[in-house]
Amino acid sequence: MRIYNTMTRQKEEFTPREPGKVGIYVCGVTPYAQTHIGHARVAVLWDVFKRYLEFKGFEVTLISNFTDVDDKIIAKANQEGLSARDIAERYIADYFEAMQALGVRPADRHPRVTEEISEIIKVVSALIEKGHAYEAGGDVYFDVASFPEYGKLSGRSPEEMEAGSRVEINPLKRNPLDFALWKAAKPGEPAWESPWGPGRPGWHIECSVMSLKYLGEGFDIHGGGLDLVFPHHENEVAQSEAFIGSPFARYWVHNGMVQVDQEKMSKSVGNTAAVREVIKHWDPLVIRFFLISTHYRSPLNFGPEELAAASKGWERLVNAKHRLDKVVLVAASGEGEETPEVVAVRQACAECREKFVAAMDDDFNTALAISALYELVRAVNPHLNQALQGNNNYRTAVWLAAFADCQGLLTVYGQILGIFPQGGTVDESDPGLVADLVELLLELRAEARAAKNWALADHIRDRLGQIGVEVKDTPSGATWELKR
RNA sequence: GGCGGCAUAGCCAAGUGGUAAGGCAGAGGGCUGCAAAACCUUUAUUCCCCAGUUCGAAUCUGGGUGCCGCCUCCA
Repeated sequence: MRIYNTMTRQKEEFTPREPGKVGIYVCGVTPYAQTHIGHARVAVLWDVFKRYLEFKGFEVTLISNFTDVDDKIIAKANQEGLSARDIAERYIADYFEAMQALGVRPADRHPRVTEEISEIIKVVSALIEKGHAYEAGGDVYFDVASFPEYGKLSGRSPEEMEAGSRVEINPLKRNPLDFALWKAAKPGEPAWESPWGPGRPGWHIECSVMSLKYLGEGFDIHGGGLDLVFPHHENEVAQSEAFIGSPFARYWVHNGMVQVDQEKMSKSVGNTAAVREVIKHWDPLVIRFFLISTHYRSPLNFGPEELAAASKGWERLVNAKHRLDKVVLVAASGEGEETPEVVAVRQACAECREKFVAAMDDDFNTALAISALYELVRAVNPHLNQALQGNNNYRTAVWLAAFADCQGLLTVYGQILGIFPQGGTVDESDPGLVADLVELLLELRAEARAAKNWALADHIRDRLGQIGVEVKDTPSGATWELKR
């Protein structure tokens, strides 16, 4: 596999620290507002990457944090007369709800800053002892000058940054680029006791401490949004490597921003789309499909036209999957012949298999991987039409094996991408009261159609459609399916 | 102002030296009582512009233009 590494600005062959195991840390959210599509992109991407790595046989550990104490949370808490903890809990719950809707599996651990304070204090103390940090007025700052490689991740030099300085003047800092490891508490703020007085951790130190704690030194992959490269990840590199004296993470993987009208979606711009709201209008799986339909490092524009296109394409794949699920239940009657058609379908499977894996192996190219699925669907669909309409030439063992091959591929790759509804659908093959009632109505409708009573026939179809039962006529009778 | 990235059809989007994937939308066709689904045909002599390297470039080099991100909280 090849993965693009921000540190070296090129794709590199991926070799894990320990054969067969991959440790991944992805910067999570600061829970002070509703989870938006930008957050969803990161989560969905890493969910897919993790599933793919597992498919490849790796044992994956994914860690993603919550920054559950910070200025924004405190401000929001004061505004609402609640505690910072209340605010954090509320939006962490919102995050998990959004993730569940999008089919994102929880990370192996979701550590929280407030539960790691003692670890953080240990690391900050060690950095002071090693001469990489200093206390000033109850704050503790990292001394950037003590880390000569500062800037290596984001590709900047300290001199350049000071030249263009938009960095605020803080008289406590020795150097404008120094950043807080520990912040002294102001009155009324949540605080923890420390050797430097009551206070709380700075933003960057938590990720260093938690990633090292749960994954160890030199873990495999550190991910996050492209907007975190500087200063957040640059600072993580500096403080972590100053602390452990060896490389921090092996690969740095950053995803592009979700945009609205070609502008970054962010809380400060005020153009965020909350997952909670968006899923009222679109199937969450369409959102998920949309988020992986572009390469992860590219910007992704979020808008109604883009979603509509994604939705259509997604439905095409879902329909094909459902049709395959149905056709493989047919019992074979006879072995059948190796016709050029069936050979072509099997060939399409082989190509799909090869293309999907090659695409994902090349820096998680989900867009290309999805196109492999479309090509498979296009190859099998005409035959699926025939088979489902009762053409007996397709009730053979060779054809059913070919269909099963297609179905297997869509199932396995669909699970990696997480784009298909779980649990299948309710249709005429499911016994039960619902099926009996629908069948009864369709019998009546068939009689109406036989009598050319189109008004009644259409009325039944329309009303069933409103209830959520989609009816489709075929030469061999009507089929139906429960849509949700 | 500094640093980084991107520019491919109406739209979205792959493709990093060998002659332009895929999806959506559009047009035509076939199927249907109508619809839905699915199918067939069609849609970039060309990849922002200019120069260069090469037998050959969307792909490499130089210059230009436009857009985005970061430099302040941000996924």
